[in-house]
Amino acid sequence: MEAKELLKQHIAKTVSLSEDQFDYVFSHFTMQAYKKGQAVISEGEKVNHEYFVVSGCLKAFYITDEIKMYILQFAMPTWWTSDYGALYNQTKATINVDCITDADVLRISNEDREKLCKELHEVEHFFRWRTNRGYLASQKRLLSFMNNDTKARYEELLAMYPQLYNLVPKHLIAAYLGVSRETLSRLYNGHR
Amino acid sequence: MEAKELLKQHIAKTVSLSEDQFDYVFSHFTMQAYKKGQAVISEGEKVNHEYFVVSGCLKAFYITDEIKMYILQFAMPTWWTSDYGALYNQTKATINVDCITDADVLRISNEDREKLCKELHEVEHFFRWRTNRGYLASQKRLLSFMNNDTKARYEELLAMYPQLYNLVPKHLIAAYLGVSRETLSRLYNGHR
DNA sequence: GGCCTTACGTGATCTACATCACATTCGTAT
DNA sequence: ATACGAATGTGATGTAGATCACGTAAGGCC
Repeated sequence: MEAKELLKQHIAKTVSLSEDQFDYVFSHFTMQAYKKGQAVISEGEKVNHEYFVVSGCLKAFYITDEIKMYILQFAMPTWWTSDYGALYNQTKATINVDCITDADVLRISNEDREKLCKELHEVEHFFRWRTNRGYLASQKRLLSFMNNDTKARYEELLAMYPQLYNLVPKHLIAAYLGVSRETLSRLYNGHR
Repeated sequence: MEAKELLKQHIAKTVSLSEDQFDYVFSHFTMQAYKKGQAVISEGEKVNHEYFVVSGCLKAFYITDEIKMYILQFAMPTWWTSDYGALYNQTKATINVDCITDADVLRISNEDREKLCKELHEVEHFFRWRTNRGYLASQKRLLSFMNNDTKARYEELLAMYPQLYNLVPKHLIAAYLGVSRETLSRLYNGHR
């Protein structure tokens, strides 16, 4: 499916826009193609856009002490990603985003999103609900973190996104779960 | 400060409403007084409202196996709370909310919120930003969970909300941090 | 092809925290 | 004031997972 149609159907799940309205909205997006490994947002940079994933897989992650990496989000097609803290507060990025595979994304600037939200009530509604769902997912993950041990979280993740098992290297899954790659390795190889 | 004024100023931080508009919005809220220990939302119940805290302190928490409690949020004045998963998806509550101290809250029904969001673009804008901030806070807490050890999270929490130290029993702070009360006790008594 | 970086497996050891057990202190109701 | 449940302190012990150390396998790239 082409990018425009994908975004259209994605938005249509939450709000109804006329053909003209959607075309107008879409005119504020820019298509970008990235290569595997390429950075989308790097720590310390200014963040001006958020990204709608059309194809491929991205990761949003945080680096501590130049050593440990924690993955906040794997972004798959129809997911949105950015460093939202930096984007909304107009501060430098503290989160990195890069591409696990080659990827096509549609990007929109912060100003354009806010402009569209102001101009079209439906667009503001759409973004409210999108954030809602993100908030709920984040809260659910937080609970899972407190509640479950690593094995349970690992199985939960794979049950939710089976594609990940073949798509992303295991050490990235470990970084998402918040455990060392060694622990994850032992886990699904049945040791201990 | 009276409840109406508190809500007014809270909303005014994000959007400008005329006097009449705010009065109209406010007419959809109902004042509720709760006693210390009283339940606001109980697991398994239908959830119809969200709550704006005027005074006192509430907690939103999750119970596992009838044994372990994890606190998702302490809700202080000008904070909003509910079981948002149940509220938005119209399912039974999985989260409990109750009062740590006597508390006054303003509640609004899910339907009224959605109605106001539809009628007044500014109100939708307000709720989008409120959720935004909640999402960012949740993400930050998630990172802190993966990143920091218990001691660092404890100090982070107290730095952010010093009132909690005297207001809330320690075992609830432990339940927020996701550690046992024993570990927390040893922590700030300098053992180990 | 061969090279070299990245991914992955697995043992040994160490550590933060959970859990159990019990003592003590505090709050609140009668 | 007394009493009883809730909150807290603290020891002993067990365990999940981190860390270090090393080896093997698998992709990119010249």
